[in-house]
Amino acid sequence: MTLDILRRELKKRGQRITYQRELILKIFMESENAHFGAEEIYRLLLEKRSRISKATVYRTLALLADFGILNKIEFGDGIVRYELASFDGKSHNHLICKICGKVVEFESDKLDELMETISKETGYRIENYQVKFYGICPDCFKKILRNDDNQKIASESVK
Amino acid sequence: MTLDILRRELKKRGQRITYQRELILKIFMESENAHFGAEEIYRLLLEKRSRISKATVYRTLALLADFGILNKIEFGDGIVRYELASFDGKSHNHLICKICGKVVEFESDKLDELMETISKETGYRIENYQVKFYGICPDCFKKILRNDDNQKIASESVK
DNA sequence: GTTTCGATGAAAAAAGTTATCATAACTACT
DNA sequence: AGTAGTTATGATAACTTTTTTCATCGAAAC
Repeated sequence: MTLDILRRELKKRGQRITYQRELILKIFMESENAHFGAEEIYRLLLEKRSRISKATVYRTLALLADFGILNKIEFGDGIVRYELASFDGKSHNHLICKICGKVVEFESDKLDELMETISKETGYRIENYQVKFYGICPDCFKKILRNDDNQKIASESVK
Repeated sequence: MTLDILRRELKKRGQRITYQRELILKIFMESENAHFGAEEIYRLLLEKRSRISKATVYRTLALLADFGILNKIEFGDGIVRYELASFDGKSHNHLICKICGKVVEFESDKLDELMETISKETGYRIENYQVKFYGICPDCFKKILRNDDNQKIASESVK
C-alpha cells in the first residue's frame, strides 16, 4: 500500500509522519488516474472540511514527488500538476486536446523499447519518461466542422 | 525561410508585420536547437541594444507558438521555454539530466509510428508531440560513483 | 499624406510558488 | 505517561512569472 511507502520513506529520512502528508496522498489514492494541481488539492481538502495551509500543500506535493510517489506533469496551461506514480514503474502518457484541454491516458510498450534504445545510444541512465501528444479530440473536431458549415451558410445568406 | 512564414501567417490573419516580431524570431533562427524562456529572450535583446518591452516578448512568443513556428516546452523547472519548430514537422525530443539539468535532443521514427497508431485508436487528430526522458547523464553518473568511493574511504578512516 | 486600427511600452495587477517565523505536534527518551 | 528536542504547520509576506490595462505609436490601406 502506498501509505506504507510514504511512512517507510519518511522514517528512512528522519522525517515525520503527519496527518497532512497522509491526507494529501489519500486524495490521489482515492481518484485513480487524476492529475491535480496544488490549488485543486487545496480545494478538495476544504470540501472534505480539512483546512490545510496552502504552503503545506505545496511542500507536501514536492515531498511526495521527491519520494517518487507522485509524478510531476505539466500540460502547458501554466499549472503544475501531479499524478500517482504507478506501482509497476510504467510511465503515464497523455493525449491532450488543444481546444478543450481534455486529457486521456494511454500506454505503449514501444516507448519502453525506445527508452532502452536511447539509453544505450546516449549513455544516459534513463529513469522515467513523459510523453505528451497534442491534438484535437473527436468532440472538438466535430464542433469545428459544424461551425465551418454555419459560417458557410451565414456568408451565403448575406449575399 | 521562416521569416516568410511569419509574414504570410500575419497577413492571412490581418495582423501586422512588426520589427519586434521579426527580431524575436531571428533570435531563435540564429541559434539552432536552443530553448529560450521569455526572460532569456528579453536579456538577449538587451545585449543586442534592442529595448523591447517584456509584455511584447510574452505576446510574441505566444503568437509564434500559435502559428506553429515555435514549440512550447517545459522541463519542469518552472520556466516555460520555446524552441524553433523544425521545417519537416518532426517534433523534438529531449533527454534531461535530473542532476545538472543538461538537455540533449534526439530523434526517432518510432515515435512518428506511435503517433499514427494512437491517433487511429483514439480518434484524436494528433498534431505534434513532446517526449521527455529523465535520467542521469554520463558525466553526473561518474561523479556519483566517485563520491560513493570517497564516502566509503572516509567512513573507513573514521573507524 | 491621412486615416484607421492593431501593436507596443510601461506599469499595475494577477497568478502561482516560495520563504519566514512563531506556534503546534511528532518522536525518542526517560 | 511525561518531557525534551526538533521538525512540520499555518498565516502571511515576499517573490517570480505572466497577463492585463491603457495611452501612445506605427503599419497598412486608401
